[in-house]
Amino acid sequence: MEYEQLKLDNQLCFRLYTAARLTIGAYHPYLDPLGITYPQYLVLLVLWEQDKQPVNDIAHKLFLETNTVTPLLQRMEKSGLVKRTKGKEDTRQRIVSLTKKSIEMREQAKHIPDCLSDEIIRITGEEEEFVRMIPSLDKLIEGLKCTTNNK
Amino acid sequence: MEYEQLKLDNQLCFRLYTAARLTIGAYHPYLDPLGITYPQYLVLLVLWEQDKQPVNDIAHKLFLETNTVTPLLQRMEKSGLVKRTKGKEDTRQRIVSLTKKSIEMREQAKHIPDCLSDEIIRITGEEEEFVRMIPSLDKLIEGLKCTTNNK
DNA sequence: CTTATTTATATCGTTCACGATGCAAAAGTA
DNA sequence: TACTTTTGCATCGTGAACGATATAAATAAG
Repeated sequence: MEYEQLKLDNQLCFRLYTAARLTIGAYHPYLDPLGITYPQYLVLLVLWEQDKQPVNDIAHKLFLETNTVTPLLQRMEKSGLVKRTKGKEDTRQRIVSLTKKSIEMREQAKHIPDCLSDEIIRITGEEEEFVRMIPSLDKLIEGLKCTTNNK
Repeated sequence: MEYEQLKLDNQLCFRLYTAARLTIGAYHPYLDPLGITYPQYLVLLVLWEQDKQPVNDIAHKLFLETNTVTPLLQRMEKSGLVKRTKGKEDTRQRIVSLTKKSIEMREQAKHIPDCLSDEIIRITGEEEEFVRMIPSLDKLIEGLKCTTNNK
């Protein structure tokens, strides 16, 4: 049993990675009709909460690097989901704002979280269990966020 | 509060997605010296458990599509981590096997799971909490696995 | 007021992840 | 046996993620 820990079954990270991918997959039936991807949906969630934010703020809220978010926003601009304007006080900043299209999309997206909850209940028979994971995941994220930054 | 559910704070999937990315990031200090990526590490975990498997078996165990795994294996072959030989009974199959390099690497990788456990404990102060998430994640994965396939 | 440093984005290269499609071998069917 | 379907893998195109690097503007230091 020298290599017992190396078994796939014992890996937390593998499960997080797989659960995340498969859960994102479960969003497809709802996001495809809107013509957006899951990361684009996340950007919209951020902007729907507060419009007109610089790239950095969006990246921070999503725990992503700006070099991931910038091309993401460029694609979203190309498909008419956001506008990117130069900042007025700080001209280095790019202020990202919603468009008519993405403002209207909010109405269609409103029901998605509930659909996903129902989906999880339908599939696993329960939801409480996963809601209870949230504080633990937040703790993990909070801890790891700093480590990566300190590198 | 019409759009309350659309708040980022209320999304389980976003947390899974973030936790997975950040946890994979925590593997970097251990995988970089070995010259492998996290998905490549997962492939090695599978092969270390059982050598000489067809592409499909590896893909299934990792819940990945073969069109993700094939290029992954091609890169691993290029860097000398695996061999890919034609199957004998079924010539459509590609049997993936370990090389001297990847067999030796197992010894260096042996301690990685414990290092990661220690890391999580160091950062969050606890581990029990995350070990307890494993059955829930498995339940979620098991449920979603079928949905994606039925599509 | 220069010069140095930091900050906000952007660009580039590599590696996934996956839908769509292609292709040849295997299996099933007429 | 000839034909159809399925299966195993590969290829292609697109969209992330992210390390490394670049660039210009803002800020700090001298």
